[in-house]
Amino acid sequence: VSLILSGREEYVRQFHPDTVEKVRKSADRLGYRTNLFASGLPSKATTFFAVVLQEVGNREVSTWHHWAFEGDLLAGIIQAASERNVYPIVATAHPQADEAALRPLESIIAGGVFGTIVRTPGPPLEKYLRSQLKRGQLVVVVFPSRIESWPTNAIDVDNVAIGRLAGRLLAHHGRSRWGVAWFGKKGADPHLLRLNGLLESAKEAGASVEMFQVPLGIDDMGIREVLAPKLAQRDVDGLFAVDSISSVGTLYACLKLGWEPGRDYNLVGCDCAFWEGPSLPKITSVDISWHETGITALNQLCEVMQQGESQFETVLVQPRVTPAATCPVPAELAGDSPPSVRASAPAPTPAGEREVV
Amino acid sequence: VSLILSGREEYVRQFHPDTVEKVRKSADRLGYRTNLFASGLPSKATTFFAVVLQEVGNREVSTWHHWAFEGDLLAGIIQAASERNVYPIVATAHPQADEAALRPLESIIAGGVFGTIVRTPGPPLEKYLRSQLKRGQLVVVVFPSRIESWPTNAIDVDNVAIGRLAGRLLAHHGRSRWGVAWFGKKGADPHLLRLNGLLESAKEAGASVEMFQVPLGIDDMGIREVLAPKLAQRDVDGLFAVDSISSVGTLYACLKLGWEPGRDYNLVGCDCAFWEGPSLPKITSVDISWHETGITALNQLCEVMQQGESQFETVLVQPRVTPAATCPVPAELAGDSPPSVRASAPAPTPAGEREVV
DNA sequence: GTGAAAGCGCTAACAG
DNA sequence: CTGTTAGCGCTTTCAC
Repeated sequence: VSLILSGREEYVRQFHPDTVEKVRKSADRLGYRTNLFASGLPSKATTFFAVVLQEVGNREVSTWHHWAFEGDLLAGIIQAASERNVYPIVATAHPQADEAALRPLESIIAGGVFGTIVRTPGPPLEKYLRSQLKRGQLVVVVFPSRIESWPTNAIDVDNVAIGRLAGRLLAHHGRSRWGVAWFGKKGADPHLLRLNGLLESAKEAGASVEMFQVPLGIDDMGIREVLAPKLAQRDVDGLFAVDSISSVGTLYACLKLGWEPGRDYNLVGCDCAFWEGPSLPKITSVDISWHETGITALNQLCEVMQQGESQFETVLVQPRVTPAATCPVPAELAGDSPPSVRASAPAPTPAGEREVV
Repeated sequence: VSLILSGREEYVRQFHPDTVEKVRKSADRLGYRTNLFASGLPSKATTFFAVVLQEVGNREVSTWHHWAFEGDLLAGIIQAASERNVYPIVATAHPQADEAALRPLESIIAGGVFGTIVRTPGPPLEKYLRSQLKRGQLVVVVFPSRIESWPTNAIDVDNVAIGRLAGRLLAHHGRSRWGVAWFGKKGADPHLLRLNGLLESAKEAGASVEMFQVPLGIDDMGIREVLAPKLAQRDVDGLFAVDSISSVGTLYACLKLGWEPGRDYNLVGCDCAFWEGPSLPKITSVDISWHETGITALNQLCEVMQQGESQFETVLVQPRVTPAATCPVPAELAGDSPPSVRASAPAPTPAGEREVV
């Protein structure tokens, strides 16, 4: 019965068709389903993996936005997982969770799953993950807080490519005097990488780049107030912003000055593809695709597992551009590129994938 | 070893303290963790349950909003689950998924979990769930599309209470001529229930209720255009809206007329606690707490499981009011909604999209 | 073609 | 106090 219901041709072939028929009939007459937990035991586990998402306080506005992204990541993971017949056990961890609070997590990470996908672990969890890695446990870190410390086993966005792409968009519109709202040297690492990307394509395009200092921790309206007077005095025609808040703030500043997008300037922002204000132009945005990141993480996890490894070279996911009013996007730079243009492409799927039962 | 590591006092007591010590020491020296999948086998499964979330197309704005809610529900489930030491296996199902597409889902629902939480199943999935229920499988339906058909085993929001609460808020401000943007008889069922709740408290407060017809499927700006002229002709001082779009649309209409909230009118909306427009007043909103719904669903699941039952009477979760500018909320009405309502406005987070990775 | 049996890692009951 | 053992539901190998 086991062999027949496994569905694998090599086995089923060995039985008399009548027997096969009979077994299958009664199986679904009885509503039989194989117990996934038991089935993983004999052969080593390959069915369940763990996903650790980031937990944030409840009942705040930020919670709400938070899940919009986190959920998109999870959706990507789930989608890819369903294609491979593996199932996620989902948990959350607070970034500041201490060792004690991590105990339940450890139960599941080391409790029989074939691997774990973790989104931006805090330091204690990161430490635990490394110890597991050393034990040969399979771990994939998504968006580690310090990418330098994860040369292997991580998935991150290609921040340099974000800035580079933004620059190319501005260049395409003939903009040559670029400006960036900048949080100063204390700006987070990814911001710096994005800026570097922009500088790269500025050089390529022969454009100048001017940085407009704005205070850290300010909101979009605040940025407007700080930025508008600075912009008014300078002669810039292309604008870039390294994150969603400064993207919106920069747009507000331009609106305040009465500048018209497309005519007076072009603006490319980051991570604000879904932002919209009533009767305001939408912002052309270069974004991380959390969904695609999820897919990549899961695929990486499964492939490494199938090869019996527990390490893989860190993968950078390419950004996507969402065209909008502030900077029209030519077809050749449009967001369809990602799958083909990857920094370090994951190995093409090996032939003997995995029999889908 | 098994007995000692189980940690149960009744067992551990029986061993010599030295032995206990020795066993524990070597266990964590070896980094031993019990295999959760194997441990569930002997005694019947009580560790893993399934969660089926609603799947929507990728890469749309709606996806983004979608996960904000879906994720909040999941977060509630996970939070409650971690307190009970049970773990969710998360899957998604498209509302229109047909029988074939449901096959993988069935593997997990009937594959050894102790129960399943499903959010708004489509008809084919609903049919399958009923068959499982009949088999004694534990199923909890969250937000069923037709609550009448789930007298047992469902968790839903108390829509009547939403309208009632909104009415009391208007009454508290001495408003007596109420108006509602109404999508007509074709308005979805929950809308009708909310309206009934409002009518209930209108009777209580001796207020009149006028319905302003707006076309179905219109957006917030559209509602403004339709509603403003109607409002201009009528003498209403209290406004209610049954969903987020009409809440925002109603606010826009009032703004267009130059009405000032608190002086000329009060507005209570629904499901728009997190909405904000630049320099616009925020809307006092009566909301479903998805997070709390998640907690309730999980608790219900576990309690029914522990009692060895597979049925329970459908639970209605009480709404929460989020106070804002359009209708200040008195303490006694804030406390009205169970269990512990935060009568404080949600933090004015700097439109914080997400923390920088 | 088909039946039997040895585990997978664990729990829980049962002898001592 | 400690050791042994019979399963849990399944996979997979090995006889016949």
